Amino acid sequence: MGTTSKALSLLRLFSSSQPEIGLTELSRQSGMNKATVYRLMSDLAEHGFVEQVGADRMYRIGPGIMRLAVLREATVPLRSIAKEHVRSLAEEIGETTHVSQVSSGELSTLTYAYSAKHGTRVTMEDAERLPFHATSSGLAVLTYSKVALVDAILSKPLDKRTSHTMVDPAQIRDELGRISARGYAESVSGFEQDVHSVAAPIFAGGATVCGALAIAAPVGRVNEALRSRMIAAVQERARMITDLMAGAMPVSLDSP
Amino acid sequence: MGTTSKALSLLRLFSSSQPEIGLTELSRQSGMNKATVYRLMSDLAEHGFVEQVGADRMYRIGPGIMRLAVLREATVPLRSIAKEHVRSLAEEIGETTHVSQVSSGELSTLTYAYSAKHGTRVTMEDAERLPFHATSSGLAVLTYSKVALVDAILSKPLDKRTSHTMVDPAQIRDELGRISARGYAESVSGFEQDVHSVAAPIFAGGATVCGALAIAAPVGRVNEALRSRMIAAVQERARMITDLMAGAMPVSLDSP
DNA sequence: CCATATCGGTTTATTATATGAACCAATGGT
DNA sequence: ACCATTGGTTCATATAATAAACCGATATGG
Repeated sequence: MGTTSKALSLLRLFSSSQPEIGLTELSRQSGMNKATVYRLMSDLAEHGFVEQVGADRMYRIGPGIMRLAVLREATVPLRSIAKEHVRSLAEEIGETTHVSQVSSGELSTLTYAYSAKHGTRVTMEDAERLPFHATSSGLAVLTYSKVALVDAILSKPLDKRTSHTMVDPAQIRDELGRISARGYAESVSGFEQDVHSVAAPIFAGGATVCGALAIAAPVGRVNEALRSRMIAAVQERARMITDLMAGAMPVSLDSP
Repeated sequence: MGTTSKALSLLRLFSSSQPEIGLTELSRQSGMNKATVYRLMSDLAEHGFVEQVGADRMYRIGPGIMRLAVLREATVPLRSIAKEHVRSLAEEIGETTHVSQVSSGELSTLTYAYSAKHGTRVTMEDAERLPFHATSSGLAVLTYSKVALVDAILSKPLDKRTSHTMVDPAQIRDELGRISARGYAESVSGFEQDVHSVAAPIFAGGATVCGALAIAAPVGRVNEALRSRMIAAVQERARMITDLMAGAMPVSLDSP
């Protein structure tokens, strides 16, 4: 692996549940030599991609990222567009909503919103990585992804998160076909127990899928009435977001 | 220079005025060999830090940045805090406002807001780099920066943006002293002709300066009444943002 | 319509750079 | 007082980065 890739892969270790990591821990988790990690992190810190904080010199994502993020949003404003829709959709449906984004063969939460309607709700984390096979968002994205990505995902062993998680590649491929036919993905307790979610793909220029919009509700609350409202709303909103992203829907979805 | 630094420095070439750059152009502007740039950009693309778009294969900032940005904001929510204050402050004063952030010895715009009150206004760009010596934000930040940064900035030749731009290091150091004494920085036509701006520093944990809040108005509109309102408001708001960032103001500013 | 320039991308011998075991100094817990 | 662990450093060795030349494709222009 190239040196640059090694440096960048270190950034992947940071997550919502692990926002600050020490040198030794980075070395352990990456499998790289401590001296190597030290030098790579120093390079990243020099450019503001990470910063060291506190007396224990822990690393965390640095301010330099924000300049690039602002720049990215100025050209591809997926997050800012998503934020508005996610908020109003959560209000409209009364359940948790989120938009995730695909990048480098990974899907991660971009923004989410809660509804104040109920005391219980599905909770989310920032920048959480979503498994393709176990979430409605993942399945929605996978359905419209290049075969190379689908094959790559399905060839690796799939984590059985709950007793309901689909882990059989053939079964998942069948499901992708059904999703393609009806235009939305659905997952009941596939990722978290007692969470029922529906998702629809979001496209960017050239009909390439760039993420998904999803609504997630506690299983017990999803009766047939709510379920149809969720399905209709998630598809409508995803299409609106796609339009705003100046992307084209694949023909299969253009005529309902 | 290390390979990683070379790769990361390529990202610095992207800006609001140049959001997409081709391979040859990257090679030209960075001074690196085309083959080298190609490999580095491929590494960056593999991790979603850049992506290639269109038939001409131009590079632009990629989606992978957003995951890290969301993560950064989850721990250091400067931008989201700034956005609200920048918006309400613009409304309150009736002029353009912005918050900039310092990273790796550079200052860049993080967010800004316009006011609808007047037909003419100071306009801003996303992720624009602000020179320390020629902007009120830059001077405000420099005043509370480590001497190493001040020396580094002032030892390089300073660009004379307008006829009013201060370029004499000694004169600027004097100005920094005055800013420190009164708590805000001011620039009249130092960056853009006919722009009058005032700025106050924003601090993050440990009394380290992390950016600045500024108000910018057309020179002709800034009478003494507006000027005092701008100065009072920018200081008050900057302190509010600092408080929300859980940072401590330096003692010199704590007692008004 | 041919000649030329420029583009993104690739190859390969050469060279410079990254690597990692061992080693410090400092801190903290037992 | 001791051992374990931390962040950070050193330097001989080995590996990975580099750059010139090259390729095919796509304009550009006389």
